[in-house]
Amino acid sequence: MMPVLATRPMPAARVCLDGTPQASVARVPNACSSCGLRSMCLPCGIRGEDLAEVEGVVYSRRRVVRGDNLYRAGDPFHALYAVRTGFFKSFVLTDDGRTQVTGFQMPGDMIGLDGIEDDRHQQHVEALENAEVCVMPYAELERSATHIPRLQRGLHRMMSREIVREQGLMLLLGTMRADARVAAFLLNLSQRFADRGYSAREFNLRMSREEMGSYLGLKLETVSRAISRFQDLKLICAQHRYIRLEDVDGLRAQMERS
Amino acid sequence: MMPVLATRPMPAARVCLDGTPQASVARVPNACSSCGLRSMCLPCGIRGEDLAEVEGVVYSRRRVVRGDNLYRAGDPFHALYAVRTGFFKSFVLTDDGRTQVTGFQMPGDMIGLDGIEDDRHQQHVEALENAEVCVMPYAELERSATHIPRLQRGLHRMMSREIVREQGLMLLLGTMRADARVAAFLLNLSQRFADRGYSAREFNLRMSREEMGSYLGLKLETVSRAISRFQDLKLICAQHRYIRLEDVDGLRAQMERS
DNA sequence: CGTTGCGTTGAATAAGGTCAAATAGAGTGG
DNA sequence: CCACTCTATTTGACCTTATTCAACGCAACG
Repeated sequence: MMPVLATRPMPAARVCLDGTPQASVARVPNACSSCGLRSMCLPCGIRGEDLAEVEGVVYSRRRVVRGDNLYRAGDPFHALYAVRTGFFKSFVLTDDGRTQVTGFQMPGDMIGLDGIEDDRHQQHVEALENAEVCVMPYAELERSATHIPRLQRGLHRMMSREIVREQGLMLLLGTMRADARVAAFLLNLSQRFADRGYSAREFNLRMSREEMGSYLGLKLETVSRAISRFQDLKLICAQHRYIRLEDVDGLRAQMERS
Repeated sequence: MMPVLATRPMPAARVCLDGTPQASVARVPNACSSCGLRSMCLPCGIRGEDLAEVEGVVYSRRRVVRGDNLYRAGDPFHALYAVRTGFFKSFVLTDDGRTQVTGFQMPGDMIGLDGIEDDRHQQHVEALENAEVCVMPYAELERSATHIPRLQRGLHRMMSREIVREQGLMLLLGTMRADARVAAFLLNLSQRFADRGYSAREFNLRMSREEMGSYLGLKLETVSRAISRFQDLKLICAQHRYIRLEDVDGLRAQMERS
């Protein structure tokens, strides 16, 4: 079977922030069974022998340095990825250079579903901070899914969830005004942090105002103004990328206004 | 096994436009093998015994009268649907009544993928004209997919395609100006008609200006103005819902402007 | 032949984008 | 440790675009 990452030459080793040399791809056996993210990851609900088999499929990890791409549009599709640590953004580009961020992925999120249809990835995925993903070769996943019903179901659920998530974003992009979009974004991030055991009330954004704007269909200045307005209204306290939610109900009200 | 449509009482029979009484749900054996849409439908690439089995899964059809819902958000999810004839729109609603059309489905398109994640549908689907769908009970589909690799692959592709389609729409909603959105919409429709063997050059829209606008994140007046402008520029000829493309390259240019 | 729903068009308005300048940190090198 | 640079962010003034509100036209239908 073809190695998952053979298509893009990778440096043999990188130096991490702490100075430790790290292989970009590690064939460390993955212990899904002891992974804190399991409940929201693909192996969710899989136990015993089946889990052992899935651990065999998820046989490698990959580190991605901040600013590097996990993959680019046009790259051949071989694997799905589960975020272990770090933050990613996914985005699509037009010929004429416009960019639309389609999502921000955090630990527990799945990346790569855009590649199944055409055997090539259709979007770009870039690490917003040093990150690590579990690599799940699609061919093996597909094979295992034939005799692990929960795995098949899990895969389908993942894809369906992504479809529904995108519909929510379309609703936002199509019908909400600028302030409502930003409020919805902050509340959504807050919820996702909470789901992962982090504080729902305060967090650091991993993306720039421009990246937020691209995701929300707004210019960076508009995002900045919305945030300043929320601060004037005492709904949040924001200093650059640090955000503290002061009045969640107030934010909700902003989301639903007009 | 639970009947697919037991959850919503259906009238026993309806009178069709031609006066023939028609059961809403027909247990007519479906001949995927002789269906003209097979190449773009789920059974694509499946042959022989496997195709016979899939035909056994797709055991019923359902008619939907113009204006009726195929399903509503919150309905329990049991089946995927393949459009045989007619046009649908799918849409999501906010609590406060805003609506976002998320897609228009024509023959050969798949409907229902939004329901897998949560066992309930997340969006509404309404027939824009009298229509007929093939009903594919999901539980049986899932079971057959375990031993028909092409079926599993087909299902995954369908979902991935939907994810990518929605990303394209997000790009449109997030980055394009009004005229560009309308041009992109017309060109996309044209392409889809062509894929199905209809004229790429002239067609009748099945949706109102308001529905187009909802899909494109615009008000109906804005859509109408864009169409009038294209007509002034001799890019199209439009009379209400009849559209004839006069200058496809010109439309493409509109799509890419600014 | 009026009614009704849908589509078109015009004028005024509001929202967000554009351009430009000021400010604040983070990182760099002396 | 400090000055300097670079980049991200904020803010203001102005402009473009799409929305809103309103009127009118057209076609289908009872």
